[in-house]
Amino acid sequence: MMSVASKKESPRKKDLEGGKKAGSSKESLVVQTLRGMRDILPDEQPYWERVRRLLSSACQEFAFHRIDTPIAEYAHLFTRSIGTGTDIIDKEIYLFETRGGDRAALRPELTASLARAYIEHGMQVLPKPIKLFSTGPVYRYDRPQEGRYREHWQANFDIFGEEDSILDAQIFQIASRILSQLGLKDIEFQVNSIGTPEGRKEYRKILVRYLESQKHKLCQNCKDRLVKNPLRVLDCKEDKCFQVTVNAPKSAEYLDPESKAHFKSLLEYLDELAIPYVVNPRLVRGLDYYTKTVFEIYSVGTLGEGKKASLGGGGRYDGLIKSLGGENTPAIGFGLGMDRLVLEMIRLGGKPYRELRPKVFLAQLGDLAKRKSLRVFSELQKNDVLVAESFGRGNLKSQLRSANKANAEVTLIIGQKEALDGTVILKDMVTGAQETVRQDKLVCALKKILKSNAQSHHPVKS
RNA sequence: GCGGGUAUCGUCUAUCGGUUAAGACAUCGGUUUGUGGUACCGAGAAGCUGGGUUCGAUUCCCAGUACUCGCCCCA
Repeated sequence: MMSVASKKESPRKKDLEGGKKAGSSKESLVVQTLRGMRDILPDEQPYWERVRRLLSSACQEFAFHRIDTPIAEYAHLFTRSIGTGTDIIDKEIYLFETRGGDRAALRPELTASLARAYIEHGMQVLPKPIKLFSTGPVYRYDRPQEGRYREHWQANFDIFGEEDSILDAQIFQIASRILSQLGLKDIEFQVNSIGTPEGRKEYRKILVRYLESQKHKLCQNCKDRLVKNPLRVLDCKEDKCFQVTVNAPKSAEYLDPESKAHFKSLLEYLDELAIPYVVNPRLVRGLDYYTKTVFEIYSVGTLGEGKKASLGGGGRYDGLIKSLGGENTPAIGFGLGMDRLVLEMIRLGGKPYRELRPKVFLAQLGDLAKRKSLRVFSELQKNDVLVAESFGRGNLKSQLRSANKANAEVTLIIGQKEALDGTVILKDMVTGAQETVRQDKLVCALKKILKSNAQSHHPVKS
């Protein structure tokens, strides 16, 4: 008994900590994000802010209207639009049942929700084309990796009600504009046309016939795909599948005349816009609703040799609205992965968005001054002076330290004496000089100093 | 979903089959009571979780988990 106890106690500290640990380790399970999900911390926010601002200005430049839709929808919205047999639906979608028994899903992308909203709110009566911009988190139960999260942010630009290929070109233009403004120089657009569903049926038959004849050479995955979604075999990166598909009939050659003309004119528009593109006849994309134009966007050369960072993609989906019960409405759109934009931007040394930092620090000393300083603070705010403080601290020294760390140009000091006199000390943090002014003259005096600072020794700190 | 690597204070790193688990940066406090940047002193702060081997494990083994890389897929 004793020995057991002493044995347990022998690593005293450990046992104590063990106990503490048990408690805190239980907590540590709680204090952890879900797999594949993450916090976007303050340090990273300036980069996100830059991206958000660029997106929102593109939204204005191209006359898009912002729309926000819920992150959860009825599950069948996605199964019907994206299609069963796709990876997104078959293995990546977050499904759950509500307390009321509805089958719901976290959105794995934005387009389906936009189409739903378009129909639900009768947007077909609006003047065409209808341009919608949306951004928000989407969810895919995938294996996490850098630049790939189970919760990630997408930004979507979608145009409804116009089938002319010039709208396709405009979509490319938007993407290109955003990316170049972000400083991502080496962008590659891969384009393909997969035609209409009717035309594709034909092609699909021909492709399946070909693939069946080569079936023994395909990977297991592709053997399954051959039945479920044969077009995606074209996309397979397995070498042996590539050997087969390189000689496979190409979708572009089986396009109906209209799709062919549409594709041709799109490429002409892209030339006109001087947007560099690569026609990739194997490009199919993993969502069923696409028709005609499909494309993907890559940033070249920041990863190793021959590696490209995928930033987004999209395409035309002329049949989607109708298939969901709306009027026959052609549409095209694309999504950008914001997490990847940020990542790529940081990799390329892009500049973050900088918030204005306060140049004034307010320090107080003593109970009376503490109370007064609250008033001074709001007085300054009303006069558009950004001011930092650390009200929680008592002594002047540590407040001045904070002021220094905050790179303040001027520190205002209110002590017992000043609080009684109704004055404030202005201390120039560069020269160290101070002057005392009456509180009602403070704003004026302060602005004068800041102004002269800005003119003379304006590179205050590097 | 498959395969590889990694796991120590907030961060970066050290050490060790028995230790007060060390340091740097950061944080907070102090160096005579109302004055910052430098300097000095001090404080708090860690072995992912669960099993096994062992007299004893943070260290060795296994599993889980997370991160990471490659694949699948995508954004």
